Amino acid sequence: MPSNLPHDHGQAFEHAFDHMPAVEDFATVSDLFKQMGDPVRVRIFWLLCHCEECVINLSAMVGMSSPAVSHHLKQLKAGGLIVSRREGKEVYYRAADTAPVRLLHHMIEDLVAITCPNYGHPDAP
Amino acid sequence: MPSNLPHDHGQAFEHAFDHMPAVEDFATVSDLFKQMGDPVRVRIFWLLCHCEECVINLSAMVGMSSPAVSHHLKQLKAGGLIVSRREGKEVYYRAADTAPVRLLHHMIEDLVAITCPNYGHPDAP
DNA sequence: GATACAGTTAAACAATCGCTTAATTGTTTA
DNA sequence: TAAACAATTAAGCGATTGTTTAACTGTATC
Repeated sequence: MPSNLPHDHGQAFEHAFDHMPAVEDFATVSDLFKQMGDPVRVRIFWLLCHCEECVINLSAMVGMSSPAVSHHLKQLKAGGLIVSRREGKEVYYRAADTAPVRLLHHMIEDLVAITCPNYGHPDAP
Repeated sequence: MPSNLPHDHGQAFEHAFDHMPAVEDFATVSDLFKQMGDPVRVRIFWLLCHCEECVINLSAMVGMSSPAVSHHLKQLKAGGLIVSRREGKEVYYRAADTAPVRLLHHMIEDLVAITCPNYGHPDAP
């Protein structure tokens, strides 16, 4: 593979590409990341990793209309990140119990801790 | 916080929100995820985590025009995920040496391994 | 059954995104 | 200095995205 590149600077680079994922694999991964690429959606997802809630309460928590929240929930559900359960008039959502969900959740917590130095010390000067 | 929600189902949910990140923190995180939300950009990023390359070679690797690749590189650089270095006519890009970059890279590898069962066994039936 | 409440869907719209082509900047070599 | 090559930028475009308002299901209660 490296030989048919336009430029051949003597970069040792062949062995890295032995385990290069396929284009479709990257597409699958980027679809997951895309879900977390919206600031509202990542907040909803985080909330649903920590509790099970109905649409009205979620709307209040993120400060948005229920159609807007419902729209985000639909996407998260289509992506397999959350599940829902109807109880009476209300529909309760929560994070799905899957490996990608756990990974994304953990990733969010780590990224917050790394990129937001004031996290955990809100009263810093 | 939980008490002023529209609905109060007896969900024990207060303690989870003691360490809920701020809205701006989620925005920072979603900006990072957004970078990985494009299938081409995540491929370029992965490549630059494994080798240093010039724009022309990157273009050949992902099968796109150099303006298109340059556009993606600009975004990744603005987000602090990659750095560049000029050497003669060529500009070499590589992943930045930062905690978020390492985290994202590791995350990509993990997600590929989890969501793409054929990964590592390309010759499966 | 009628009403009220919870949630979803639809239509419309502005905003953003990613790519293409074309022009421009920067660097090297003839 | 001129020509060739690498890379970036700009303008234009089609497509996608996120939100709003309004209409529409679904469930429980009166």
